[in-house]
Amino acid sequence: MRIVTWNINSLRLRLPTLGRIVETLSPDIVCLQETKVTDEDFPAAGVRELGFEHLLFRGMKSYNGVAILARVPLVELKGRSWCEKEDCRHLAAKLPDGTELHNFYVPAGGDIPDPEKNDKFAHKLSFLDEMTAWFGQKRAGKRILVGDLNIAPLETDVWSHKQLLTEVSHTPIEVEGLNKVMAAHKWVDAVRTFIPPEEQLFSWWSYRNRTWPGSDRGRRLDHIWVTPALESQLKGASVMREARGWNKPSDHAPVFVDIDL
DNA sequence: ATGGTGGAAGGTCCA
Repeated sequence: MRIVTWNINSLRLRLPTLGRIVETLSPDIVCLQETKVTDEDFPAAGVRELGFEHLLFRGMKSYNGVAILARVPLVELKGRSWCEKEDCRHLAAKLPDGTELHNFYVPAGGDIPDPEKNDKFAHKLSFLDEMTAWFGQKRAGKRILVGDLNIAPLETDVWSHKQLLTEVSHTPIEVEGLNKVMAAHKWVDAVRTFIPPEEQLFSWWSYRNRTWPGSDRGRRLDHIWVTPALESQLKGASVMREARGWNKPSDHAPVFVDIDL
């Protein structure tokens, strides 16, 4: 089973690009973030034409929005609100073998890394705390968590650890928050089991100047985690870096794992 | 230190 996660930054605009990715990677499941489309306007027919018969989506106007596209049947799991908002940042499904799949879009957090001065940063930290509490009370089992978590936890997950220590996405308080989420449910960073932590790895490059492709000023914001029960089933993982160089790209590249389910 | 670009909008807000 190949599972892709991708922040598509508008599904309607980039449906053809999604098709190109599907053609190249032949995924069984695609988890999208920032679909930026209401459920009413979700382009279900176009997505089905790409081979995904089973669709879950939860969107709103202009912002956020998540979707799970699958060739295999999905059973939607009961969602919940996060930080007392209904802002379409999470979807969960049960896969045919019983594995739970969670797709997250964690708040980006604005520009100022201080929860006292920046409500968006406070929201991001609270969201992480709620993830820690929620997964912390779940029993161990077969689970996969994917998504745009908007945090690059390792020094090698950013182009310059030193220069990004005060930049939202790589500050110590966010990294600590993300590490607590991981510890609460013994999550394993699936991608880093194949691409060693000593090696730089990015999944996002800003649209703004001089980050792509020349200076490679990227960050790894998109993640795939599995519970220990699934770790031995992992077969491979990669970032589809070339998609960032295509015409009209998302600022995120797709990330994927191969796993025996 | 600042501003750079892109998407959904059709104001600006958000990333």
